[in-house]
Amino acid sequence: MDTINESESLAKYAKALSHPTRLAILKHLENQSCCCTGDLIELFPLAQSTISQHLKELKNAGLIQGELNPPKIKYCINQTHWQQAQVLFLQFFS
Amino acid sequence: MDTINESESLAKYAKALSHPTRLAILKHLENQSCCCTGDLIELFPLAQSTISQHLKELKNAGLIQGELNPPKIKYCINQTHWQQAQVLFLQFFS
DNA sequence: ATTAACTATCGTAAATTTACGATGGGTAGA
DNA sequence: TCTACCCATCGTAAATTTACGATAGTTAAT
Repeated sequence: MDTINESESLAKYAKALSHPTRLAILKHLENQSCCCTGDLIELFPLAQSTISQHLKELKNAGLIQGELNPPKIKYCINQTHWQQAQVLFLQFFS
Repeated sequence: MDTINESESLAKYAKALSHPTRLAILKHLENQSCCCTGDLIELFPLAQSTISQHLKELKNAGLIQGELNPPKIKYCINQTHWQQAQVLFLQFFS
């Protein structure tokens, strides 16, 4: 990956991490390994649609992935992109 | 620092890093150790006021500091907060 | 005192983000 | 098929972000 794309990727990951609720969701996923939207609704004083929106942004950034687990949807960390983000932040602060 | 403040601090730092221009400014400061606004204006295809605005956000986030070096203003990385950010990101991805 | 150089701030417009309620879509079981 | 449950998406409003040009402020030298 060239420098420009690295910079854009890093900015994209940073943006995903730039909201406390999204940080909390990710931290929860780190502990629980996975969870569904309903679990998060009980954790945060936010509307269901708002949680869903944050999940969508995390998914768009590539940091999480969701799979069907009827009638629920199971979200977990996308290890590939997670590790890529880790490397990029590490490099940046090196 | 308790968990809540750590989360807010991390979100604040992530927000500062969430724009490619600000990432580039920081990377430039890492290489040059310091620079002034004018140097950056030549590096980016952006208006002077826009650069100044990005510098202000980086300063508000605590990642850089500026000192008078008349007739210029010399910006450099705020090592204390920089290292704190580094630790917080490291912890987060641990 | 004036001027020149450098940079912050103001005012503003367009785009994006964040939040909500309401609606819609999909699946499992009755 | 119908219902209940879970969740995404739509529509929307308020707040924030990003960009610009224009203006104001600060310092050094004339």
